[in-house]
Amino acid sequence: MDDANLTIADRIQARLETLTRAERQLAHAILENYPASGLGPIATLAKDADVSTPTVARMVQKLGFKGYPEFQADLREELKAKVSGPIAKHDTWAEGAPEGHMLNRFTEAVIQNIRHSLAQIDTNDFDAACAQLADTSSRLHIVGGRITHTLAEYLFLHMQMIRPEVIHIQSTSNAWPHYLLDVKEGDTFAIFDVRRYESNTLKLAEIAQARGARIILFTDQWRSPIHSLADICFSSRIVVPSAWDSAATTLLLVETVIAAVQDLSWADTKDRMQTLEDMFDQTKLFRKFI
Amino acid sequence: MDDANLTIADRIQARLETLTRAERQLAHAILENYPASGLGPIATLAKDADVSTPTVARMVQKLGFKGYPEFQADLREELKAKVSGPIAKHDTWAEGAPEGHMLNRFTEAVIQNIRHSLAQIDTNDFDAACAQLADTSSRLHIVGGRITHTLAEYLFLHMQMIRPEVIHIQSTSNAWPHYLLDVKEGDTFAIFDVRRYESNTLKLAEIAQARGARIILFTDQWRSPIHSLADICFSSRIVVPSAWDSAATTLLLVETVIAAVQDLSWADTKDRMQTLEDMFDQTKLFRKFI
DNA sequence: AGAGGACTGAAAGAATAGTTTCATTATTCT
DNA sequence: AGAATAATGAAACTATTCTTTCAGTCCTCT
Repeated sequence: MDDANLTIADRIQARLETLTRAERQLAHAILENYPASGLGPIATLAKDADVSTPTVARMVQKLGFKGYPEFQADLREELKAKVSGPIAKHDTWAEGAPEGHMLNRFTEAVIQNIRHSLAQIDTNDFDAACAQLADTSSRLHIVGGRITHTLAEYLFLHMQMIRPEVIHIQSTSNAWPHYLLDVKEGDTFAIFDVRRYESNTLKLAEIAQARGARIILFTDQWRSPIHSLADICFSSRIVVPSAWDSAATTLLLVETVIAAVQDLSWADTKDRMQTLEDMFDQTKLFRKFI
Repeated sequence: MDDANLTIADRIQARLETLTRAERQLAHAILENYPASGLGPIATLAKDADVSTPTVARMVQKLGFKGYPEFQADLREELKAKVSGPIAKHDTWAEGAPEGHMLNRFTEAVIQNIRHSLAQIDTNDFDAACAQLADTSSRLHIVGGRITHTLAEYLFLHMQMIRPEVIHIQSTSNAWPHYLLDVKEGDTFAIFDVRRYESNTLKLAEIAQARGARIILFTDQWRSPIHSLADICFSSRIVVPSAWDSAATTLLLVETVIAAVQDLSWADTKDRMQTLEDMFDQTKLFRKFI
């Protein structure tokens, strides 16, 4: 075999393009738990990948093996070689890249940020915030700033699918005071404000609170001045080896909130989701297939 | 099984004394190339250890397994767990919350997504993509879809600070063909397309490519059909315990790209950044301190 | 030294795994 | 739109792998 020094994973990656749908599914299943999944019986692997056993048999032949057993034998050889080599060192994330590569440094920093941020979250606060966001008896306003408006919009897009009465306010636009005209006692504001705290957003928060709104704040480890106005405050670490801050941890938090709120409101939103799906079908916005 | 959290190696070690001659031989053979040798057929292992197959069959039963296949299954599980790494291990992220709480389940899923996605990135691709994004001799167009346009915009906002000639195209708007009028040979397109791949975005990519643009694609593990048009393709795992997919891993990737491009272009962008700062000062957009 | 008991492996039998065929379904090309 | 082609999985078939039996061997103890 001429490509003897390539790992099977490499060979699969290289051919990924030329594979068919079922084969690609299979390839992903193999790489997902590499190499463990390839070392089990053919039927198990097929089931994991949700393809038939012949598909597996055919693909390993495509990869240049005489049959599945030979494929496994190669996999075991690889494993043998790997274990005797420098093991344990899993502190690099992108395995091909050197330790000092941006990919590894950045990812490491984000993981640390997640660690620290999550460790400090009060579960009761989290649950309370989700309950409040799920409460359809009051309206929900979502506010972001210059950079954070992308996060705000992400939350908005999802909350809009989950519940009615969701309003996205762009604090970056001069028109934001218009939106505050109709704020009622008990309305909820989800506000994003991180470093380079914006005067506009603070003003907006002050007015909203004065009008009786309850504020859920997403901010950074140093906390936006808005935190003194907020009912509930989530702070994420955002420092990474970059000229800018990272929104990854905050996004993680936002996505978790979305998932939790969705769980809370499932009974009410099932129909809502179905209606949305129907509309998508009618607009042919998406390709029919995964 | 009560010794469920002991590795098989541990269990063999513990019993080493009580084993018979042939079994000890076998034990050493297993531990010699652990776990690879135990994952092959029983006959191979027997031959390696220079014992008979019944000896192997008997010993695995002594170790508490119903048969050799069950022993192998356990070995594979162990391998799986090992590969997913020490950080992943039984760690709860939000310490106050129970293990089954959404905060922990979600975070765990995202960390796994990051791990798997990063492991598959080709560093050369990454570096090449960054170089291309930093190349100011051609224009940069950034395109997102229904949900991903938040990611696209995030990239846009930062690239706009780093370099000139950055254009944000909303594929969700009907006006996108207007933007393609001026595309020139060699322009770069950064396109986001994840599950529920959008027909609009695909069309846009096809036209862009036909006009000579080079495409950098950010997609999910199943890859948007655009990947066949793309020069470079980054795929992230996006599955989380939620009704929706996670953008966190993709955002991490985008932020890393931003950091790397910033590093590449620092000489050119220093002035640009200063100008931006001055403008911020003049607009009094931000509160003065940190 | 010799009997009892445990250990071991050859070989047959049972079970499981892997391969191939073929009809069905999806996709591509005209 | 329809024909041609490719992809896919059910099922039958084949091969391999695992288990068990049983007879021979090695050790231990009297």
